[in-house]
Amino acid sequence: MFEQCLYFNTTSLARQLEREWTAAFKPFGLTPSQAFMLRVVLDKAPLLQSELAMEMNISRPTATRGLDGLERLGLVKRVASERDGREQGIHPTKKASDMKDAINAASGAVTKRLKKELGSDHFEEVVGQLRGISSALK
Amino acid sequence: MFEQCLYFNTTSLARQLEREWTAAFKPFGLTPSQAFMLRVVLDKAPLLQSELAMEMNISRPTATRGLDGLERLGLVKRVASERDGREQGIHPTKKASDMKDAINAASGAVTKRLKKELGSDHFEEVVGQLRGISSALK
DNA sequence: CCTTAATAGTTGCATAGCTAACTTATTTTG
DNA sequence: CAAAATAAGTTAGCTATGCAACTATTAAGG
Repeated sequence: MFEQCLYFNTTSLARQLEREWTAAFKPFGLTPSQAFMLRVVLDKAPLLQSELAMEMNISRPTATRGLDGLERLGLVKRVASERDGREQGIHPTKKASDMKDAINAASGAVTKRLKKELGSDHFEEVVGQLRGISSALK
Repeated sequence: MFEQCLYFNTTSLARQLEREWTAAFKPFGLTPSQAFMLRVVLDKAPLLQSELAMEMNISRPTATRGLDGLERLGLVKRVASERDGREQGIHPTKKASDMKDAINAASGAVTKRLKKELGSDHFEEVVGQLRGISSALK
């Protein structure tokens, strides 16, 4: 009954996609949130927590807890900044760096499969529109 | 860095939309999840919990907990089915029925505002595409 | 019939997300 | 330069969600 509702359809799709990517990252013992957070760290390190939160569109507390988890798994390290005592630089460990290519490939494989099922052009168009709505709301 | 990723952009947009609809339903003391669940009950009652879960694309445990909340707020009642001892019919209370129009209007107002900001045609097209992806995944 | 399957709903346990409020460190400013 | 404001990160407390496993009830099959 909410066929026309942006909220309903977006959140509903988000839950379905969560399942797809959960399966993709399962071999690494990572949830989608953890895997995407780690991918940002692997790509941008060293970076601050606030930068991570910004990049991922999450709140700072969520970044704190996500990093707590990755640190517990031995995948990232927090290093106190010399320049400013409030800041901490985030760094991937060797263990994380060794996983980088495989994690990226796993996510890419899901995307590739969905593109095939949905049509590549259409897929890219939709993603672009999502981004458009997202930035219009900011 | 995930400009092309369907998962990332969908979940990110979902979080932003959550904020918009949270504000819209705040005057009623309801979260978006609660409000949408109540809207289904108001529209389809009497219905079974399994039907509610299906309609909303959520798991049955999530439906159970959502209804627990609405029942605590005095907005729905569970009534044991006569026909089948496993089933429970869900009914809105008078309090809920009295809120129906205002809740629907509040959600409609957000939609209307976003349509204005994003362009009505574009908006409807995107929603349709989300539904397309969603059903392709099932 | 009686045993086995399936179904409706619940409970336990876990994750991810948010806001508000807090601590500590740095900047701004009067 | 001391007081006030700002900023980075954390903690507390809450909601929504899922999967797995459970109970109770009904349906199916031999």
